[in-house]
Amino acid sequence: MREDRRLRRRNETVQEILDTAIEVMAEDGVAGLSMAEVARRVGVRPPSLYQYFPSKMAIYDALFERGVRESADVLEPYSARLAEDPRAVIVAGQQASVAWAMANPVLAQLLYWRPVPNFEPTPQAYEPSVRLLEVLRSALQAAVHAGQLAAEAADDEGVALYTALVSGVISQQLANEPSAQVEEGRFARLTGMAVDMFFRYYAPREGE
Amino acid sequence: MREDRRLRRRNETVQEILDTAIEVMAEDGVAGLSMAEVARRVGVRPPSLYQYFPSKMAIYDALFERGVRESADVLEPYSARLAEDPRAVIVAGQQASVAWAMANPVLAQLLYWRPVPNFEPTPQAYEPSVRLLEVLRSALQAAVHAGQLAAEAADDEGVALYTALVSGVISQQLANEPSAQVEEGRFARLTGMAVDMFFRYYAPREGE
DNA sequence: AAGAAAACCTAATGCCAGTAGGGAAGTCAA
DNA sequence: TTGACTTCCCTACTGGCATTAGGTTTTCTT
Repeated sequence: MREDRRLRRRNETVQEILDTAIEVMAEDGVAGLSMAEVARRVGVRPPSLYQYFPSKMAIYDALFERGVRESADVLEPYSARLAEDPRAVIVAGQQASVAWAMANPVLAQLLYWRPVPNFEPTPQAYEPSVRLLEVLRSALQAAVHAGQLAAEAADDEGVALYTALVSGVISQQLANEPSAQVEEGRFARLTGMAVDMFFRYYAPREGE
Repeated sequence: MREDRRLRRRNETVQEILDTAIEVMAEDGVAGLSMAEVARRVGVRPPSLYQYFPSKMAIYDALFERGVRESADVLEPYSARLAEDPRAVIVAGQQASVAWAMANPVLAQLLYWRPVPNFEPTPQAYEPSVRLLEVLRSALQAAVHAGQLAAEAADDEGVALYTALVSGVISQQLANEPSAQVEEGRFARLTGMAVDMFFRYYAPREGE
């Protein structure tokens, strides 16, 4: 049963390839990923990579999935605390999301933009991001129940507006100051205000 | 003085190349632009393109400039009307901007994202976009003077928040429904609400 | 130690961006 | 009209890319 020795080695190689791909994309742009360059850095000839991924798109897909999973992991601890003070938890969770995006600009671009011609994530890679949207909706719902938001904030339109708002902050940060630190990011710093703005817009009517 | 006959022909060719490039990018993605494919469609061999543009990046640069100029043209008639009712004019101008972005997704991606590895607009191509930002600021300033916004709305932070907000709407629309019509765009439809949200956040204090 | 499976290789195909250098055609001055 | 000059477009080429085909070495199991 030491068949999984091989399997472990294999998974290590897969991860090394993905890490290297991120490195290359950080230097040459997301759409500038080159199988040949990855191979060079991993210390292997280009065709050998095809033992691990059937195409360059498959690497993008695996990284998209990693991005979705990591950003879900970032939010998880917050979603567990929603019972407390939903608004405060949402603000904190959002700050954490933005911080993650800035620390992982390559993955964030893959999630928030469409930087690679002809790349569309497979449903399997995409699926966790649907769950992510549900997490967001239930967070807003919790704020509604706590009397911190009007009911419409958690309907389709409200959720869309929220995502536009925060993806705008991330998008502007990535486009204009791609390599800033979180605290100094001219746009990232606006995260708290952005969420406040949303809460004020959807403030519950007095006396209900 | 019929030297400009040649010059006119030349400019026509330049424009034809740019139009074709947009066409190719619309089909194969912004980063998927191929000189060879453009040449094929224009009816010429690839090296001939280098008579008109010294490199592929020069085409991106020219298109970036075109994008900035066109979106400035869209806004111009509104900025002339700022004296009336600034808020209404800002809303209308913003709707027009979003409509332009959806009608010109390729140029919009060039302006709002960073889709091409190693492409950074030259200062000359970028410069009009600085002016654009000033137009926005003075529009917000006008709303401040009309008592429709608090003074902070027109400071650096306020302007940044505004741009994040609307670029978020455009960004989400481009990423998720790239080929929708304006009216049906799930995110584009939020433009009015987004601007309202901004105005409510920066509502002037009562009695001042 | 033998044999199977996995990992890696070389060689090749058909793309691409960009360069070098040459020939045809338009333009201008006389 | 002729000759010189310029512009335009071409073929040929270089070096890079993703990917496929098919063979060789390494590794693990029995």
